Amino acid sequence: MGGSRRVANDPLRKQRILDATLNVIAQHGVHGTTHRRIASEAGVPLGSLTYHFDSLGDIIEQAFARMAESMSQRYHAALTAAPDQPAACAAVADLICGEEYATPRELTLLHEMYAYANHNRTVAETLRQWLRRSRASLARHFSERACRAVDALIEGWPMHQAWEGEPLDRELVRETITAVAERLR
Amino acid sequence: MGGSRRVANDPLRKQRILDATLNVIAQHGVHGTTHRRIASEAGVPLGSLTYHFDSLGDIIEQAFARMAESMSQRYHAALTAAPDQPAACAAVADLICGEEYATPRELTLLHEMYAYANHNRTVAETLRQWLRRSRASLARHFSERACRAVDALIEGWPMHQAWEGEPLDRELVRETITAVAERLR
DNA sequence: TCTAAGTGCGTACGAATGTACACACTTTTG
DNA sequence: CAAAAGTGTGTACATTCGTACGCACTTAGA
Repeated sequence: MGGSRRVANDPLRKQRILDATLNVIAQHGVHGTTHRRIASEAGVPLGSLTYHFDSLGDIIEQAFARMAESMSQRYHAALTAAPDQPAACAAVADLICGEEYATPRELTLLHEMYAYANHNRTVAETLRQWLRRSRASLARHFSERACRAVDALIEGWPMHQAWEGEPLDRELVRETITAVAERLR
Repeated sequence: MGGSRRVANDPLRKQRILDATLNVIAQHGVHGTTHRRIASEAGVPLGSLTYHFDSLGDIIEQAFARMAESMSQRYHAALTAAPDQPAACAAVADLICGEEYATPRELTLLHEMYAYANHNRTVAETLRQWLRRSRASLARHFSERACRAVDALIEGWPMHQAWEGEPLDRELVRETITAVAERLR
């Protein structure tokens, strides 16, 4: 029952594997994600995956959890920085239009996560927690009813943008959010 | 160069295979969709798939095309039936909240299609066409700017609903759409 | 220094997958 | 009726997959 007798050689390896997994998913989709591709992307031997993780599903679950955590933090930071509601509206518009949050890679990963969550309880729970947290960040500035509408906009707008060639009209986005926030007090 | 010398025994088989494919995707995700599962679901022999389709990717592409066509028609029908803008707002609210369009099965398939389109040019084009058509249906009742916002709502709202337990508040949805339509003239 | 215990990896293997293809069957043509 | 041509299927095969596991290596205690 003693403590660990030896420290790991590469303590960051697990996280590097998870980051590599997200790269593979972004590039090939979950349906094209395999142990071997992940190992190659991470630059670790194949056996390292089965050593650190129980199964491929386990890897994917933890990778998505890592992504959700990362996005949730950015989301939270952007919203708590806003002093008042107009600033919050602008911040949300930035989230939707900005190049940090809604980058093509993140959007692809988001789609993959939504799709995968429909078939995996663990990822579904991760997703629910994330949505709950982002809703809470939003609630600091908007009414509960407005939160629901704004949430939907944050979800849907970058999605459509990804499939239209042209970039988003930030002013239109901001105006829409303002309209919703004022109407649904 | 004569015409076909013989008629097919089962001319609907191709479509039945595609419907079965959608069932398999809805149940197992694209990552769990295989020739054998599709054949089993459709009640046809394995060889029938390679006979009618070039590859598994080909089957999935055509299945998604079939789904897009079906949804696009319902979408169009719901919107052209509306006589004026308030009715159109209500119709959109019905699309978002209704049990015909945003059923869990359809939503799951939608997620899968969005995710898969990021890695497949053919499905990406199918998706773009569909979005273009739904945008056109919307444009009969809303300004171009309002169309973009309403489109985002249609996309994002059922998505979030799927992960919250409670059903959508139809009146809230209608009010939001109305607010957007009036503000973005 | 010696030993026990945990760390990490190369390799192998059964299972499952996508696909090809030889072979029957059915209908039309001559 | 004979044969040609297209329809449809059962099966086999190469490949790839996830996963297990024996074996080397490294470090902490005696």
